[in-house]
Amino acid sequence: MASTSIESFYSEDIDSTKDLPQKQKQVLKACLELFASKGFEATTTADIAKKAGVSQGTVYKRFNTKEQLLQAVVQPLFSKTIPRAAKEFSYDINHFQYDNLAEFLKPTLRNRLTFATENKQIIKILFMQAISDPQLLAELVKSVKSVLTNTIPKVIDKLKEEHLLVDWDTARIMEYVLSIGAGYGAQIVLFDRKLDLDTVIDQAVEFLVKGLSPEK
Amino acid sequence: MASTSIESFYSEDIDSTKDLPQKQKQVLKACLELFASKGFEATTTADIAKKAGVSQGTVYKRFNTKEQLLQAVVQPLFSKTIPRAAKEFSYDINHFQYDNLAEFLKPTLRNRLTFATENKQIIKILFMQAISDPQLLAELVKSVKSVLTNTIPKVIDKLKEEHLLVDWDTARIMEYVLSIGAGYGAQIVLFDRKLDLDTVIDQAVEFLVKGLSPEK
DNA sequence: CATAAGTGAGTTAGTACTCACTCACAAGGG
DNA sequence: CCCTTGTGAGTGAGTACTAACTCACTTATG
Repeated sequence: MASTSIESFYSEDIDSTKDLPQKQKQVLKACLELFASKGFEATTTADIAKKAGVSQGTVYKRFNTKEQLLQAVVQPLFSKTIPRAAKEFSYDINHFQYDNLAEFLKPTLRNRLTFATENKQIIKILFMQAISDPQLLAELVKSVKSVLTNTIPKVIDKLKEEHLLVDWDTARIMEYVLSIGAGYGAQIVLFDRKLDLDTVIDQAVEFLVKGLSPEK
Repeated sequence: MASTSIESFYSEDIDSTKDLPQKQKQVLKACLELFASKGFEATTTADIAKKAGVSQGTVYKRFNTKEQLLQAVVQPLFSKTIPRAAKEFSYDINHFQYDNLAEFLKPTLRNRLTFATENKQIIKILFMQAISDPQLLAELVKSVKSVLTNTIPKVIDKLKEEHLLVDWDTARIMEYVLSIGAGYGAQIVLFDRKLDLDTVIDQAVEFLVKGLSPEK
């Protein structure tokens, strides 16, 4: 449950790639920061060159179009950074101790909403970009797929077996929990609302437990 | 529960405004269509002129910048069209017959998800524009405020009085129902998913009723 | 010294915006 | 009933600017 800054993870991932000159790495990092704060369209190649401390020609040395540059920025993000964050989340989940639904949901929700708060900008821009670019969306989904198809379902199935959870489709249960979580996530990320996480989570979990407990 | 196309409502609203020459009206209508299909930034003034069947000069005769043009397009949308759609929704809600929570939620959810399906594009563009433009967001909220502060709370309070609904804060209950609804709305509007509304609504209502029924 | 990395002053394309002009029509004076 | 004048709508070629992209050249490096 350590705090996870996508940006610094990304920086590490870029630094660890071989076959890329220092200045090109600076370009990629500058892009991530600029895209996150201003969005892709609103960022000019001149902005990028300035922020990276290189000339415009350098920006175009490796990456021939702005579009290719976006691909180059996003590729390690999806292939390394996000999977790493997802893995960390999976690890956290697998190490929570819980004997009932509430004890599982509370730290999980807190974990994700904290993550959302700490990475607002990047999540927002990634989300908006993905909405208008189906290919990007597909890659984004792919990069968190394992969490959605393994980690979470495993917990749900376990809770179902122990009769701590209603016996509905796993996907269906996940949908409801995700909707409630995404509702708060959207308030934080998209609308910049400051939430009192403690209250909000306690109440949301109370509702979810009520709605998802098996009939006695 | 009649189908409500924002675009045709808007067209009527524009036609009924005085003090605006025919060609200027065409410009506004063309803008709504183009903004909805391509987005604001991606739409050029040349596109607008062509679609409206006027010259570029005409586009700028009344509206001095593209930004002002957006304002001019959006203003009647917020002051007339959306309030009209909201009123129709309020009317529908007040005329549903229901003796329990499920009977209220089902037609309401169906009504909104149908509306979302029929107005995908406009909702998507309005949503994305509102996310990156706080002033627009404020106006959007204002235009549906009455529904959020009167129509829905009235129903919730009534259900609470009749002990058909758990005795939580009205705002809190609304949040959960909206989250679940918005979850499906997002799938339809943002990710173009085709949902089997019947199944999805029946199941969601089953969950909501379970989670929101008062303790016996 | 050959190859890769880097430079920055261009070029080019596209887009928001302007302006000198035409046209249709209405009001008013002879 | 014409003619003049005024006005607001409309035009489209043109301008100013911006932003992506190029290239002849310089500098560093194995």
